[in-house]
Parts: sequence; C-alpha cells; structure tokens
Amino acid sequence: MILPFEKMEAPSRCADRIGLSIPLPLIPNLTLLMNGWCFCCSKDLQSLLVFILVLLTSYLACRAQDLLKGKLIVEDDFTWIIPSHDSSSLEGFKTEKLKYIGGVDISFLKEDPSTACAALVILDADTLNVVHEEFDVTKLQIPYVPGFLAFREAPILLGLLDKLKHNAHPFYPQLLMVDGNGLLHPRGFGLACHLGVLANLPTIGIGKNLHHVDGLTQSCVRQCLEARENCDKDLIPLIGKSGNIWGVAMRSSPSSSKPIYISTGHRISLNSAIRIVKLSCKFRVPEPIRQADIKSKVFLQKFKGSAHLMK
DNA sequence: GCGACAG
DNA sequence: ATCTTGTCGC
Repeated sequence: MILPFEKMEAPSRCADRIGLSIPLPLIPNLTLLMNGWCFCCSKDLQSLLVFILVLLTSYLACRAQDLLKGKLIVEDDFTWIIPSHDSSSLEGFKTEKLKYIGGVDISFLKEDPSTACAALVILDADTLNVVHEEFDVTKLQIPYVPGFLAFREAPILLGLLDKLKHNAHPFYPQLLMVDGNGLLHPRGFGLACHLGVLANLPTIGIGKNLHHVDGLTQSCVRQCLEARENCDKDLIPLIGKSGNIWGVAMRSSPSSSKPIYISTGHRISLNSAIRIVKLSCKFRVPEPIRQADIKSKVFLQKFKGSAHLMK
C-alpha cells in the first residue's frame, strides 16, 4: 500500500480552521484521497480502492462547500462607501469610507512545491500604497485539485487574518481581494467565498485564468471580447449555457488583451466588486493581488536564503 | 468518447 | 502555481 498515512495528522488540524461541518474522523481521509487523486489513473489494482476513496472525499468536500454556501451573502453588506470620482453620489447614511483593502496570494518553490509562502498585504484605498504586510511560510499537505482550491489555501490565509485580528491591528481590512474565484466555480463556492464566509469579510474573487464552468471557455470569452460589437467595451458578463451570470471578464489594462475574471466572493454585489476592482487597477492585475504576489515571492527567496545559511 | 478545469 | 528567453515601448 503506497498511501501516505504519515500525512494524516496535518489535515485534521486544518479541518477546524477550514470550518468543515462533517464528522471529524473522516477528515484525514479527505486529504488522503486528494493525495491519492493522481493514482486514480494508474493501472495498479489498488487504484480501484483509491478511486472509491476519491469519490467519497469529493462527496465530503462538496458537502462541506454546500453547507458553507448556506451562509453566503451575495449582496452589498458593509457600512463603508466606495470612493468615487464623481462625488455626486453621496450615500447619506454611510459616513465611513473604504480605507483599507487587503490582498492575499501564495507563492511556491519549484524545488519543493509543498513549501508555500502566503502574503497578506493591506493597501490604502486612495493611494494604493502598501501600509502593512504579513507573511507565513508553511508546508501545504493538501494538493491542488481543481474546484477544491480552498481546502489547500484557506487555512494558511485565515491564519494570517487571525494574526492581524488578534493583535487588534488598526489595519484590519474592510475588504479582501483573493487570487481565486468566488461564485465562478462548479458549485458556486470558490476560494473567495470560502474565505469570506469563514473570516466574515467582504471578498472579491479575481481569476487570472478562467475556470471552465457551465460551458464557458477561455477561447470563447476572448472571442467575445474581440468581437466587433464589443471592441469598445472592457467588460463582458460571463453568462453560461444555463443563463446564470457567474461574473465578468474585464480588460483591465490597455497593454494586455488577456482579461481578468471577477466574481463575487462574499457580502458584495458584482457591480460593487467591479467598481472596486476598477479603482484598484494600475496594471492588469489589481494592486492588492499584485503586491501580495510580488511580496510573497520576495519573502520566500529571502527565507530560502536564510534557511540555507542555517545548515 | 475524450479532453477541458482557479492556484 | 513554477521555470525560461527575448522583445517592445515608455
């Protein structure tokens, strides 16, 4: 038997932070199965057993996502107002402005793809300058499986938010931008929704590639974006075969024809999400995500260097 | 039927 | 996600 039993502890520790409301003894199997995902195509006789476990795990993971989805809010639910250039739209009851936007991203080492550096950066919404940053380097035990990204990345990111909250930090973000989709997901519950629900924060999902859902493909979206009737538009809605609107593709930078994919995470409407993404875009990727991406890579390189010196 | 699938 | 190399334009 090649199944990695020694890896069974870490996921249970992660489980409560992920917020899984399925029987805890079953959780280790979740990771076990995901670890075994790649085996399901092998010709070993054991692959049958692994295949059954994969089915069970997928079922449990889907159930967890469905349960958490019950808490999802897809309308504006915040007390601040979105900074706007046309100052005519003053919303009378709300006085507080959006001041701090958070961004999260994770980088990996090519030498050891399980070593991950997570970054949480806080930007000033007006200047788009980084005012605070938070890092964590860990080994991720759960592999990436399309549709289940949150099980891999949510625990470490929630840890960073906790660290900030525990210190009663004045920079705790009012909004979080996530490098992963929100509603644009096979079950309408991507990483951005997952993080939003568990941290109880408004979140926006930003994808740099399209997760193929409901008949949508990268090529058909790009065709749509380059069509004559749309050549002056920089936003096209992502409407699937079912007629559902999953998010929008946005041409966020004139220098790049490749769009970004925006979807609602939690406690925000798609229109508000679009407004905020627009005002935080200096380049193709919105600044909070871009800064988190850059800083996590730099931190990981430094970490690698210092770890090497320790030997 | 097979392949496509956020990071 | 990760690696590469060069090229173009400000």
